[in-house]
Amino acid sequence: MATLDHPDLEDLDLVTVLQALGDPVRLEIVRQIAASGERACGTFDLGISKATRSHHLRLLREAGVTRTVPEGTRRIVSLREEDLEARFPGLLSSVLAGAPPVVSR
Amino acid sequence: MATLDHPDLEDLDLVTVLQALGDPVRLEIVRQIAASGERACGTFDLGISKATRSHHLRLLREAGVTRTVPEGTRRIVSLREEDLEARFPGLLSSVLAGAPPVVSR
DNA sequence: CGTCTTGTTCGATGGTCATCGAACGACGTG
DNA sequence: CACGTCGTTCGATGACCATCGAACAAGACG
Repeated sequence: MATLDHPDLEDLDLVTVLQALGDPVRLEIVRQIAASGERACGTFDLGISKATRSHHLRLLREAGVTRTVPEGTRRIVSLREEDLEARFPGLLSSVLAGAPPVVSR
Repeated sequence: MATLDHPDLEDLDLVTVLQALGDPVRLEIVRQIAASGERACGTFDLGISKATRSHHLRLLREAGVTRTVPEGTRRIVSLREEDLEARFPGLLSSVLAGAPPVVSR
């Protein structure tokens, strides 16, 4: 079972992280993960297509914001909270505090 | 002397702020302002043209990250530190802590 | 194996963004 | 007023981004 590529902690780049978070869809993904600890790809309530969801999840993983682990046919996504806190203390918590839940569609 | 438009504190939007900060040029602008408190437009050391500088400064102002005040022929730019702290506590300070100064060109 | 489920990638599309030179506008000064 | 300084806007350009349907890939199961 292959693992997916994730950047090392010291390779996390602030601009890349901010770019990844500076999108309403990706911010909502991060919020929904934070609310439940981890999520399978198919459990996000986003109102976008599977292809677009894959696109955004890949950007979050490549920016180092999330960790994705294959589990059978599913992919489990979690936040790299400790890595992000170590690298940019306070960033993730202040972003999550500032991101209100999206009103249900 | 006309003042420039700035969004009200309660209109500051997290995604817009993150998008504004998620660019190496704009992040460097914010860092240089933070280092000196305020700056005139012409005093930034950025390595880009005047037109591009105006473009980026307008985005930062419209996102509510900076305040721009005309002073004669010059425009003085400062960070809306208190507004940003009130609206997104800890965001600006963690971004500034995570943004190393750009190596001199 | 064949089928189903989950998720990714491809390629296309339309829109957005960062860049700049040239031209313009506002202010200050003599 | 004319000129100089500072900064903005216009329009063009090339690159990038978000979107999706269709096709594909991997794992699980019978």
